[in-house]
Amino acid sequence: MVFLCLDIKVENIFLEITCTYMYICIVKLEQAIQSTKFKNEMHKASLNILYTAWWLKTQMSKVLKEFGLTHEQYNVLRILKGKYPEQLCVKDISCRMIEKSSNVPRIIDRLVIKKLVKRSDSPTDKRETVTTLTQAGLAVLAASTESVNQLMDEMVKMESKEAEYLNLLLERLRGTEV
Amino acid sequence: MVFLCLDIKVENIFLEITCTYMYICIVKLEQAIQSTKFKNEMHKASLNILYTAWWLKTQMSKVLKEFGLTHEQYNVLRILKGKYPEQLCVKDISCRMIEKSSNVPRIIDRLVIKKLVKRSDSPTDKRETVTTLTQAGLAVLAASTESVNQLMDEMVKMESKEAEYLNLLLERLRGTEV
DNA sequence: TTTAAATAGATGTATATACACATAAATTAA
DNA sequence: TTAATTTATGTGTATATACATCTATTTAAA
Repeated sequence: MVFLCLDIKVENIFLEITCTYMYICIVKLEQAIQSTKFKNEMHKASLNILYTAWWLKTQMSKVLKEFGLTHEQYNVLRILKGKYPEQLCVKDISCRMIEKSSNVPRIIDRLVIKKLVKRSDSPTDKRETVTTLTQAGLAVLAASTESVNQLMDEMVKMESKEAEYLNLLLERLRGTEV
Repeated sequence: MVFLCLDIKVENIFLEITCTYMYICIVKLEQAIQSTKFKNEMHKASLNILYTAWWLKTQMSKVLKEFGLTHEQYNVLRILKGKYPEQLCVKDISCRMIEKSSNVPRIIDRLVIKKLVKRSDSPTDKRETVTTLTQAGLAVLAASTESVNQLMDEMVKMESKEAEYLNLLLERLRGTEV
């Protein structure tokens, strides 16, 4: 496990960030939302997370648009790929969505129209409909994923250990989540 | 400035997080989106940011709903408060929104109907409309902000220095933003 | 000055979010 | 077994996102 050495590595990574870089970075959220007054660091961090999420989505959507996909449609395709060739019911997809309140039946509707997924009645439970990727869906997903990954590599310059610590802090922030 | 001592403090904060806590935290995103396979830590961090942003919005929206406000309407009210009693045009509000693609004219429409803001033609530029908070708007904003702040204090258990480092990492992630 | 270009913002459309509610089927309880 | 409850999903509505387009103004250029 990484527990014992991670603190040291995080510290090292931190030390690699120069003062100049930190200063440039620190003003960035302020520029983005034209605000300098934050109640405290936690309040600022909340706004920073919301803004960064919007920024990530926007960047990704630009790439996905070339494939005629929305961010949410892409998410559904990814989830189906994760279990392919298994057929998933709406509930199984919903609980894996990043945004839990997504209206999955309607997202599937649009993917069916584009012939990227196939939907049929469940053989085991007549209330359910089950969905799976088509060959076209697999192809579009593969191509779009390659573009998205390429974008991520170009866009996000971050050390693996920094990302690891970022993950840790986000989990900590949601620490009281039920 | 904090540059020289921050590394030490971050390390200290890190060391306070026990192994048990880290383990519990590390599995949380995996539970939330029922996925354990991530391309790398950066990819996981992206999903973690998107999920955390959704989680934050959802929690806040629950509180705001008691005041008949959506998250975006609240954002506009906050922006107007930041310059009150100055009147802001649509563009001035748009550029301060967390989500830049928000359709501000229509959000203002809904706030006007609720009599929380007042909109009038700009005296200097006939293309512009300017908006400012009403007394009702100020009151609703004050009450809802108190509830939101209370929620944040209850919900997010995070040291100020941790939040500071989280902010730093988010800025770093967006480092290549134009 | 007259025209061309740029700007502010209103409006239209497809998709998504958030949530309430309806319906059919499965499960549980009596 | 029958009735009550729960579950899966579809559907409806208000709001928001993302983006295109239109109009009235303003600014800049010829």
